[in-house]
Amino acid sequence: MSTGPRAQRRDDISQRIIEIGRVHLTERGAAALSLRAVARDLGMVSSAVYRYVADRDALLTLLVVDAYDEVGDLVDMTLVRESRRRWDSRLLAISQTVREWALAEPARYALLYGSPVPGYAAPAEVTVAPGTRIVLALLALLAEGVAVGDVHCDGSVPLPRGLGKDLRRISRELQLDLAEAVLGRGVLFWSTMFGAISLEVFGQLGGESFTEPALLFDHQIRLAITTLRGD
Amino acid sequence: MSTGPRAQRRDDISQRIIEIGRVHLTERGAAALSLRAVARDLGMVSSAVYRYVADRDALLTLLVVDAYDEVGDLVDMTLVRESRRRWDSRLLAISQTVREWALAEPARYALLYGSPVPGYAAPAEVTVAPGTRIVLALLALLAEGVAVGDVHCDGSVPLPRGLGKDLRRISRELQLDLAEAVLGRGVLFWSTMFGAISLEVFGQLGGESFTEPALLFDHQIRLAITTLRGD
DNA sequence: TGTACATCAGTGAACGCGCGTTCACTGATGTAC
DNA sequence: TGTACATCAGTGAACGCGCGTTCACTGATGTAC
Repeated sequence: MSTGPRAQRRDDISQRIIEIGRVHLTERGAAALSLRAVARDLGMVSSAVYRYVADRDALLTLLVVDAYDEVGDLVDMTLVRESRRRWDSRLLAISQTVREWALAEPARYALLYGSPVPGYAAPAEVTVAPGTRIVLALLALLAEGVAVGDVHCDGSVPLPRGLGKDLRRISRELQLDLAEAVLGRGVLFWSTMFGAISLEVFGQLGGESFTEPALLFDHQIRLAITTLRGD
Repeated sequence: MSTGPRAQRRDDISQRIIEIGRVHLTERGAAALSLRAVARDLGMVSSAVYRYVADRDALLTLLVVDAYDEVGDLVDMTLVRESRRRWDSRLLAISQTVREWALAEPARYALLYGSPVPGYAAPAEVTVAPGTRIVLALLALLAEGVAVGDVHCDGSVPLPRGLGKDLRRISRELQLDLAEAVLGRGVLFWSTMFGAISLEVFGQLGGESFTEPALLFDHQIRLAITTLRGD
């Protein structure tokens, strides 16, 4: 970690590469992301980028992590801002945060939660930690709901044995200490939240049907939170 | 609609183009779909394909419709097969059908419900009808649930005025005659179903966490159906 | 039934484009003594 | 403080690739009389 002027400049340019990559992602999508185009915008010859980035896939990985961290940070900021409110209000608030980010950055949302980029697989070592921030935040709020007695353990729908085992293991691995049924409903909430966002961002809602899509989203989240409580 | 040997051959080749397109979609994804590659597999020179298809976007549109119709047909077959069962069992059954198709054909699922293909917009005239078959099937089952008294009108979560208006209009346009609150829960179910499928197909579930993802999916759908009933 | 003409499918060459990646190189910046 | 050497950023040419689309053309198949 030297920090001389050379290292400084190196960091600057690495940063600019990510920023340019962001723009290209937004304008053309992940499949069209190209090192040559980035080099052009950088004002360098195409081969020069290889001093900063091993290859095209490495750039994609940088952008994946960058995007995960951007939403992750926004969610954390929302949690801080709303820290005095109850768990369910905060759950609605972070859902709105994710949705708003997704609508503002559809291509980057697509990179994270849409179709995988053909021929590219995000390396788990680098990608899992930033990629799980949101679920973990969500499950932490759920645990809080349990703690204050809003969320109940048993549900009307029984868990099949194999699923209960998985849920118990996951709860243990994440050190969450959530009852299986509750964690199951947490996953359901997660599906609903990203389903609602994806349908809207990816255009399945059909342009003019809903004049105020934010209202629809909030309503869905409220209903989902009701289900989350159990009974 | 002549049907001489020339027209026959023409139809055959058009069909083969779609089949080859399907394979390419599966192997490389929509962004990499190319007329030249299709021509190669067809055993023709690249310019020859233009006798059958106006341009690359037209081929994509054919494949979008083809995929929508394939799932749509599978869903219809499921509905016929399960026609003696209650609405909620049939709803679970068609959800499973969609999920299974999505897992078997991830790239085609992605074309329909994943990130939009950059630079391509599916023409509504051709695409809306096949694209709405599944939602319509789902809402028809929901209407049946209302008819038999399983689904109740008012929910615990009040509808904001603007949303209620939209839902009434949509209900009218689709000649569904569903109460706003019920239609709202129908949209929620839709979000959940596609959210659960997308998280699984697009790899967000994280490889080894769930040993039997089908159990997780069924559980989520069952919970979602409970919510759908309303109280 | 036979011939003349029109239609149509497929060819092959060409245009101009962008891509990822490698490699030997220059010249500036840093470092060690 | 000054010099010799090592490191490093960026160059430019090149490799080989694939793409969409146009256009004038040939030769086979169909149609009208």
